[in-house]
Amino acid sequence: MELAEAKQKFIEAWGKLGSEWGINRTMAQVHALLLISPEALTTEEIMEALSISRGNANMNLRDLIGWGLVEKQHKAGERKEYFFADKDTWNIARQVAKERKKRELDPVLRVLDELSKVKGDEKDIEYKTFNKSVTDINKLAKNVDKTLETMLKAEENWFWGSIFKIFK
Amino acid sequence: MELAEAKQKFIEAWGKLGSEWGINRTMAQVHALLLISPEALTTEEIMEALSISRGNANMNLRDLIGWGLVEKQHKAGERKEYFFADKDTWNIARQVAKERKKRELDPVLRVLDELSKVKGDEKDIEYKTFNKSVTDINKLAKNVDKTLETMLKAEENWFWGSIFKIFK
DNA sequence: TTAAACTTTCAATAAGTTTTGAAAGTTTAA
DNA sequence: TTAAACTTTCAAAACTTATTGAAAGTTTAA
Repeated sequence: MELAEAKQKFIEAWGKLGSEWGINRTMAQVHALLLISPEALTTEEIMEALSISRGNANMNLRDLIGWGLVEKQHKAGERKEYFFADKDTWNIARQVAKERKKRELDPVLRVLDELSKVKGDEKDIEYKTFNKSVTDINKLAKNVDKTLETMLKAEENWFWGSIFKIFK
Repeated sequence: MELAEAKQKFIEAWGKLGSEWGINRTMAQVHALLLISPEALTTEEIMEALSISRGNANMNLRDLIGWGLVEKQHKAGERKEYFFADKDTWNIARQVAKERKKRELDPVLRVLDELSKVKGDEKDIEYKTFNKSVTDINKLAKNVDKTLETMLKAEENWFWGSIFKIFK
Protein backbone atom coordinates (compact mmCIF):
# COMPACT_ATOMS: atom_id res chain seq x y z
CA MET A 1 0.00 0.00 0.00
CA GLU A 2 1.13 3.53 -0.78
CA LEU A 3 1.83 5.87 2.12
CA ALA A 4 -0.72 8.34 0.76
CA GLU A 5 -3.40 5.67 0.63
CA ALA A 6 -2.48 4.43 4.09
CA LYS A 7 -2.79 7.94 5.51
CA GLN A 8 -6.21 8.27 3.95
CA LYS A 9 -7.30 4.96 5.47
CA PHE A 10 -6.05 5.96 8.88
CA ILE A 11 -7.95 9.25 8.75
CA GLU A 12 -11.11 7.44 7.70
CA ALA A 13 -10.81 4.75 10.37
CA TRP A 14 -10.18 7.31 13.10
CA GLY A 15 -13.14 9.38 11.93
CA LYS A 16 -15.42 6.36 11.88
CA LEU A 17 -14.36 5.22 15.34
CA GLY A 18 -14.88 8.74 16.66
CA SER A 19 -18.38 9.00 15.28
CA GLU A 20 -19.31 5.61 16.73
CA TRP A 21 -18.26 6.93 20.12
CA GLY A 22 -20.14 10.17 19.92
CA ILE A 23 -17.26 12.34 18.73
CA ASN A 24 -17.72 14.54 15.68
CA ARG A 25 -16.30 12.65 12.71
CA THR A 26 -14.51 15.71 11.30
CA MET A 27 -12.92 16.52 14.64
CA ALA A 28 -11.53 12.98 14.79
CA GLN A 29 -10.27 13.28 11.23
CA VAL A 30 -8.50 16.56 11.90
CA HIS A 31 -6.90 14.89 14.91
CA ALA A 32 -5.85 11.90 12.81
CA LEU A 33 -4.34 14.17 10.18
CA LEU A 34 -2.28 16.02 12.78
CA LEU A 35 -1.24 12.76 14.44
CA ILE A 36 0.49 11.54 11.30
CA SER A 37 1.88 14.90 10.36
CA PRO A 38 5.50 15.52 11.43
CA GLU A 39 5.07 19.27 11.12
CA ALA A 40 2.43 21.57 12.54
CA LEU A 41 -0.17 22.45 9.90
CA THR A 42 -2.05 25.63 9.06
CA THR A 43 -5.82 25.89 8.86
CA GLU A 44 -5.36 26.25 5.11
CA GLU A 45 -3.49 22.95 4.84
CA ILE A 46 -6.06 21.12 6.94
CA MET A 47 -8.95 22.50 4.84
CA GLU A 48 -7.16 21.31 1.75
CA ALA A 49 -6.18 17.86 3.05
CA LEU A 50 -9.70 17.04 4.29
CA SER A 51 -11.74 19.11 1.81
CA ILE A 52 -13.57 21.03 4.49
CA SER A 53 -14.53 24.68 4.84
CA ARG A 54 -12.62 27.28 6.79
CA GLY A 55 -15.36 27.57 9.43
CA ASN A 56 -15.49 23.84 9.94
CA ALA A 57 -11.71 23.54 10.23
CA ASN A 58 -11.54 26.43 12.66
CA MET A 59 -14.34 25.12 14.85
CA ASN A 60 -12.96 21.62 15.11
CA LEU A 61 -9.46 22.87 15.83
CA ARG A 62 -10.90 24.96 18.64
CA ASP A 63 -12.65 21.88 20.00
CA LEU A 64 -9.49 19.76 19.78
CA ILE A 65 -7.64 22.43 21.71
CA GLY A 66 -10.50 22.33 24.23
CA TRP A 67 -9.99 18.59 24.58
CA GLY A 68 -6.28 19.19 25.21
CA LEU A 69 -5.28 17.14 22.19
CA VAL A 70 -3.94 19.88 19.94
CA GLU A 71 -1.86 23.00 20.46
CA LYS A 72 -1.37 26.21 18.56
CA GLN A 73 2.13 26.98 17.47
CA HIS A 74 3.64 30.17 16.18
CA LYS A 75 6.57 30.21 13.82
CA ALA A 76 9.09 33.02 14.04
CA GLY A 77 8.42 35.73 11.49
CA GLU A 78 5.07 34.24 10.45
CA ARG A 79 1.56 35.57 10.90
CA LYS A 80 -0.19 32.25 10.43
CA GLU A 81 -1.15 29.93 13.25
CA TYR A 82 0.07 26.37 13.11
CA PHE A 83 -1.57 23.40 14.79
CA PHE A 84 0.22 20.46 16.27
CA ALA A 85 -1.03 17.27 17.97
CA ASP A 86 0.56 15.58 20.94
CA LYS A 87 1.68 12.23 19.51
CA ASP A 88 2.00 10.38 22.81
CA THR A 89 -0.70 7.72 22.73
CA TRP A 90 -0.89 7.39 26.49
CA ASN A 91 -1.35 11.16 26.88
CA ILE A 92 -4.10 11.07 24.26
CA ALA A 93 -5.91 8.23 26.03
CA ARG A 94 -5.67 9.98 29.37
CA GLN A 95 -6.76 13.30 27.97
CA VAL A 96 -9.84 11.76 26.33
CA ALA A 97 -10.66 9.81 29.49
CA LYS A 98 -10.29 12.96 31.57
CA GLU A 99 -12.60 15.04 29.39
CA ARG A 100 -15.29 12.41 29.01
CA LYS A 101 -15.24 11.71 32.72
CA LYS A 102 -15.73 15.38 33.42
CA ARG A 103 -18.40 15.94 30.76
CA GLU A 104 -20.35 12.69 31.03
CA LEU A 105 -19.51 10.41 33.93
CA ASP A 106 -19.40 13.06 36.67
CA PRO A 107 -22.86 14.49 35.87
CA VAL A 108 -24.38 11.02 35.74
CA LEU A 109 -22.78 10.12 39.07
CA ARG A 110 -24.40 13.16 40.62
CA VAL A 111 -27.82 12.03 39.39
CA LEU A 112 -27.25 8.45 40.55
CA ASP A 113 -26.21 9.59 44.01
CA GLU A 114 -29.35 11.67 44.26
CA LEU A 115 -31.56 8.83 43.03
CA SER A 116 -29.90 6.36 45.40
CA LYS A 117 -31.15 8.47 48.28
CA VAL A 118 -34.82 8.33 47.29
CA LYS A 119 -36.70 6.66 50.13
CA GLY A 120 -39.66 4.37 49.73
CA ASP A 121 -41.60 1.41 51.04
CA GLU A 122 -39.41 -1.70 51.25
CA LYS A 123 -42.54 -3.79 50.72
CA ASP A 124 -43.23 -2.07 47.40
CA ILE A 125 -41.72 -4.19 44.65
CA GLU A 126 -41.73 -1.18 42.31
CA TYR A 127 -39.59 0.75 44.77
CA LYS A 128 -37.34 -2.18 45.56
CA THR A 129 -36.57 -2.87 41.90
CA PHE A 130 -35.88 0.79 41.19
CA ASN A 131 -33.66 1.13 44.21
CA LYS A 132 -31.67 -2.00 43.52
CA SER A 133 -30.96 -1.13 39.89
CA VAL A 134 -29.98 2.43 40.71
CA THR A 135 -27.71 1.54 43.60
CA ASP A 136 -26.06 -1.27 41.64
CA ILE A 137 -25.39 0.96 38.67
CA ASN A 138 -24.14 3.64 41.03
CA LYS A 139 -21.64 1.21 42.50
CA LEU A 140 -20.37 0.19 39.09
CA ALA A 141 -20.12 3.81 37.98
CA LYS A 142 -18.12 4.61 41.10
CA ASN A 143 -15.75 1.75 40.36
CA VAL A 144 -15.24 3.05 36.85
CA ASP A 145 -14.70 6.51 38.27
CA LYS A 146 -12.02 5.30 40.68
CA THR A 147 -10.26 3.36 37.96
CA LEU A 148 -10.23 6.43 35.73
CA GLU A 149 -8.90 8.56 38.56
CA THR A 150 -6.05 6.12 38.96
CA MET A 151 -5.42 6.05 35.25
CA LEU A 152 -5.28 9.83 35.12
CA LYS A 153 -2.54 9.89 37.71
CA ALA A 154 -0.67 6.87 36.45
CA GLU A 155 2.39 6.44 34.35
CA GLU A 156 1.72 4.32 31.32
CA ASN A 157 4.07 1.50 32.22
CA TRP A 158 2.88 1.31 35.74
CA PHE A 159 -0.75 1.24 34.64
CA TRP A 160 -0.56 -1.44 31.98
CA GLY A 161 2.06 -3.32 33.95
CA SER A 162 -0.38 -3.55 36.83
CA ILE A 163 -3.30 -4.49 34.66
CA PHE A 164 -1.31 -7.26 33.04
CA LYS A 165 0.08 -8.55 36.25
CA ILE A 166 -3.51 -9.44 37.09
CA PHE A 167 -4.39 -10.74 33.72
CA LYS A 168 -1.37 -13.01 33.64
CA MET B 1 -38.41 13.00 45.69
CA GLU B 2 -41.35 10.91 44.51
CA LEU B 3 -40.67 7.47 43.12
CA ALA B 4 -42.43 8.41 39.88
CA GLU B 5 -40.25 11.48 39.48
CA ALA B 6 -37.12 9.52 40.32
CA LYS B 7 -37.97 6.92 37.67
CA GLN B 8 -38.40 9.66 35.12
CA LYS B 9 -35.03 11.16 36.02
CA PHE B 10 -33.33 7.80 35.76
CA ILE B 11 -34.78 7.19 32.32
CA GLU B 12 -33.68 10.64 31.18
CA ALA B 13 -30.17 10.30 32.58
CA TRP B 14 -29.71 6.88 31.01
CA GLY B 15 -30.96 8.17 27.68
CA LYS B 16 -28.65 11.16 27.79
CA LEU B 17 -25.62 9.05 28.68
CA GLY B 18 -26.46 6.63 25.88
CA SER B 19 -26.74 9.35 23.29
CA GLU B 20 -23.42 10.85 24.38
CA TRP B 21 -21.82 7.46 23.79
CA GLY B 22 -23.33 6.88 20.37
CA ILE B 23 -26.29 4.80 21.47
CA ASN B 24 -29.78 5.71 20.31
CA ARG B 25 -31.40 7.73 23.08
CA THR B 26 -34.73 5.91 22.86
CA MET B 27 -33.05 2.52 22.99
CA ALA B 28 -31.28 3.54 26.19
CA GLN B 29 -34.56 4.83 27.62
CA VAL B 30 -36.40 1.62 26.85
CA HIS B 31 -33.56 -0.22 28.54
CA ALA B 32 -33.77 2.06 31.57
CA LEU B 33 -37.52 1.56 31.81
CA LEU B 34 -37.14 -2.21 31.78
CA LEU B 35 -34.28 -2.06 34.28
CA ILE B 36 -36.48 -0.47 36.92
CA SER B 37 -39.53 -2.52 36.10
CA PRO B 38 -40.07 -5.58 38.32
CA GLU B 39 -42.33 -7.20 35.72
CA ALA B 40 -41.82 -7.80 32.04
CA LEU B 41 -43.64 -5.16 29.97
CA THR B 42 -45.59 -5.28 26.72
CA THR B 43 -44.86 -3.12 23.70
CA GLU B 44 -48.07 -1.29 24.51
CA GLU B 45 -46.92 -0.42 28.03
CA ILE B 46 -43.53 0.77 26.79
CA MET B 47 -45.14 2.96 24.12
CA GLU B 48 -47.34 4.46 26.80
CA ALA B 49 -44.62 4.97 29.42
CA LEU B 50 -42.22 6.70 27.01
CA SER B 51 -44.75 8.27 24.62
CA ILE B 52 -43.28 6.66 21.56
CA SER B 53 -44.84 5.04 18.52
CA ARG B 54 -45.36 1.34 18.00
CA GLY B 55 -42.75 1.16 15.25
CA ASN B 56 -40.17 2.92 17.35
CA ALA B 57 -40.81 0.71 20.37
CA ASN B 58 -40.64 -2.42 18.26
CA MET B 59 -37.42 -1.43 16.53
CA ASN B 60 -35.61 -0.49 19.72
CA LEU B 61 -36.74 -3.64 21.50
CA ARG B 62 -35.36 -5.65 18.59
CA ASP B 63 -32.06 -3.80 18.91
CA LEU B 64 -31.90 -4.34 22.67
CA ILE B 65 -32.45 -8.04 22.10
CA GLY B 66 -29.64 -7.88 19.52
CA TRP B 67 -27.38 -6.35 22.18
CA GLY B 68 -28.28 -9.20 24.50
CA LEU B 69 -29.70 -6.83 27.10
CA VAL B 70 -33.38 -7.71 26.84
CA GLU B 71 -35.33 -10.92 26.42
CA LYS B 72 -38.77 -11.78 25.16
CA GLN B 73 -41.02 -13.56 27.59
CA HIS B 74 -44.26 -15.38 26.98
CA LYS B 75 -46.90 -15.65 29.61
CA ALA B 76 -49.06 -18.78 29.78
CA GLY B 77 -52.37 -18.31 28.05
CA GLU B 78 -51.41 -14.91 26.59
CA ARG B 79 -50.85 -13.86 23.01
CA LYS B 80 -48.84 -10.77 23.82
CA GLU B 81 -45.07 -10.69 24.00
CA TYR B 82 -43.47 -9.38 27.15
CA PHE B 83 -40.02 -7.85 27.42
CA PHE B 84 -37.69 -8.20 30.33
CA ALA B 85 -34.22 -6.78 31.04
CA ASP B 86 -31.39 -8.59 32.77
CA LYS B 87 -30.89 -6.55 35.93
CA ASP B 88 -27.38 -7.76 36.75
CA THR B 89 -25.15 -4.74 36.32
CA TRP B 90 -22.04 -6.78 35.72
CA ASN B 91 -23.77 -8.76 32.97
CA ILE B 92 -24.94 -5.53 31.38
CA ALA B 93 -21.45 -4.04 31.42
CA ARG B 94 -19.95 -7.18 29.94
CA GLN B 95 -22.62 -7.47 27.30
CA VAL B 96 -22.14 -3.87 26.18
CA ALA B 97 -18.35 -4.28 26.20
CA LYS B 98 -18.67 -7.47 24.16
CA GLU B 99 -20.90 -5.91 21.51
CA ARG B 100 -18.93 -2.71 21.15
CA LYS B 101 -15.68 -4.65 20.94
CA LYS B 102 -17.11 -6.77 18.17
CA ARG B 103 -18.73 -3.91 16.28
CA GLU B 104 -16.11 -1.19 16.73
CA LEU B 105 -12.80 -2.25 18.23
CA ASP B 106 -12.25 -5.42 16.20
CA PRO B 107 -12.73 -3.70 12.81
CA VAL B 108 -10.40 -0.88 13.80
CA LEU B 109 -7.78 -3.37 14.98
CA ARG B 110 -7.87 -5.03 11.58
CA VAL B 111 -7.22 -1.70 9.86
CA LEU B 112 -4.43 -0.80 12.29
CA ASP B 113 -2.73 -4.16 11.76
CA GLU B 114 -2.85 -3.61 8.04
CA LEU B 115 -1.53 -0.06 8.29
CA SER B 116 1.24 -1.13 10.67
CA LYS B 117 2.59 -3.32 7.91
CA VAL B 118 2.93 -0.54 5.33
CA LYS B 119 6.59 -0.29 4.40
CA GLY B 120 8.45 2.90 3.59
CA ASP B 121 11.68 4.81 3.67
CA GLU B 122 13.01 5.11 7.23
CA LYS B 123 14.69 8.38 6.20
CA ASP B 124 11.32 9.86 5.22
CA ILE B 125 10.02 11.82 8.17
CA GLU B 126 6.50 11.63 6.75
CA TYR B 127 6.68 7.85 6.76
CA LYS B 128 8.33 7.65 10.15
CA THR B 129 5.71 9.83 11.82
CA PHE B 130 2.85 7.90 10.23
CA ASN B 131 4.37 4.58 11.20
CA LYS B 132 5.09 5.56 14.78
CA SER B 133 1.60 6.92 15.43
CA VAL B 134 -0.07 3.92 13.84
CA THR B 135 2.02 1.31 15.64
CA ASP B 136 1.66 3.11 18.98
CA ILE B 137 -2.09 3.32 18.65
CA ASN B 138 -2.17 -0.29 17.55
CA LYS B 139 -0.33 -1.32 20.70
CA LEU B 140 -2.72 0.61 22.91
CA ALA B 141 -5.72 -0.83 21.09
CA LYS B 142 -4.32 -4.33 21.57
CA ASN B 143 -3.93 -3.69 25.29
CA VAL B 144 -7.51 -2.54 25.50
CA ASP B 145 -8.56 -5.58 23.51
CA LYS B 146 -6.76 -7.98 25.85
CA THR B 147 -8.21 -6.29 28.89
CA LEU B 148 -11.71 -6.58 27.44
CA GLU B 149 -11.15 -10.24 26.62
CA THR B 150 -10.24 -10.85 30.22
CA MET B 151 -13.19 -8.86 31.46
CA LEU B 152 -15.55 -10.87 29.27
CA LYS B 153 -14.37 -14.07 30.86
CA ALA B 154 -14.16 -12.78 34.39
CA GLU B 155 -16.44 -13.10 37.35
CA GLU B 156 -17.43 -9.75 38.77
CA ASN B 157 -15.89 -10.17 42.17
CA TRP B 158 -12.70 -11.50 40.81
CA PHE B 159 -12.43 -8.66 38.33
CA TRP B 160 -13.10 -5.69 40.56
CA GLY B 161 -11.36 -7.32 43.47
CA SER B 162 -8.23 -7.60 41.37
CA ILE B 163 -8.47 -4.11 39.98
CA PHE B 164 -8.83 -2.62 43.43
CA LYS B 165 -6.04 -4.63 44.87
CA ILE B 166 -3.79 -2.65 42.54
CA PHE B 167 -5.44 0.68 42.91
CA LYS B 168 -5.41 0.43 46.68
C1' DT C 1 -3.38 55.58 10.82
C1' DT C 2 -4.29 51.99 7.12
C1' DA C 3 -4.81 47.89 4.81
C1' DA C 4 -3.43 43.31 4.25
C1' DA C 5 -3.34 38.90 6.46
C1' DC C 6 -5.36 36.21 9.11
C1' DT C 7 -9.16 34.20 12.60
C1' DT C 8 -13.78 33.84 14.35
C1' DT C 9 -18.68 33.86 14.20
C1' DC C 10 -23.16 32.51 12.93
C1' DA C 11 -27.41 32.26 10.09
C1' DA C 12 -28.64 29.47 6.46
C1' DT C 13 -28.40 25.07 4.59
C1' DA C 14 -27.18 20.35 4.08
C1' DA C 15 -26.59 15.87 5.79
C1' DG C 16 -27.56 12.38 8.89
C1' DT C 17 -30.48 10.10 12.21
C1' DT C 18 -34.68 8.94 14.45
C1' DT C 19 -39.58 8.53 14.63
C1' DT C 20 -44.09 7.91 13.00
C1' DG C 21 -48.07 5.38 11.57
C1' DA C 22 -50.42 2.94 8.35
C1' DA C 23 -50.08 -1.17 5.65
C1' DA C 24 -48.41 -5.75 5.31
C1' DG C 25 -47.29 -9.86 7.60
C1' DT C 26 -47.82 -13.51 11.10
C1' DT C 27 -49.83 -16.33 14.62
C1' DT C 28 -53.50 -18.29 17.21
C1' DA C 29 -57.91 -20.15 18.48
C1' DA C 30 -62.31 -21.42 17.27
C1' DT D 1 -60.73 -21.87 6.99
C1' DT D 2 -61.40 -17.23 9.11
C1' DA D 3 -60.76 -13.22 11.63
C1' DA D 4 -59.01 -11.15 15.60
C1' DA D 5 -54.81 -10.16 17.99
C1' DC D 6 -50.66 -9.14 17.63
C1' DT D 7 -45.80 -7.94 15.33
C1' DT D 8 -42.94 -6.10 11.71
C1' DT D 9 -41.70 -3.10 8.01
C1' DC D 10 -40.65 1.03 5.66
C1' DA D 11 -41.43 5.46 3.15
C1' DA D 12 -42.25 9.91 4.57
C1' DA D 13 -41.73 13.44 8.04
C1' DA D 14 -39.58 15.37 12.00
C1' DC D 15 -35.75 16.21 14.44
C1' DT D 16 -30.79 16.69 15.37
C1' DT D 17 -26.26 17.67 14.21
C1' DA D 18 -22.63 19.27 11.14
C1' DT D 19 -21.05 22.29 7.52
C1' DT D 20 -20.66 26.20 4.68
C1' DG D 21 -19.18 30.71 3.46
C1' DA D 22 -19.57 35.38 3.73
C1' DA D 23 -19.32 39.06 6.99
C1' DA D 24 -17.35 40.77 11.11
C1' DG D 25 -13.51 40.88 14.06
C1' DT D 26 -8.55 41.02 15.18
C1' DT D 27 -3.68 41.55 14.67
C1' DT D 28 0.41 43.11 12.54
C1' DA D 29 3.62 45.81 9.93
C1' DA D 30 4.59 49.71 7.49
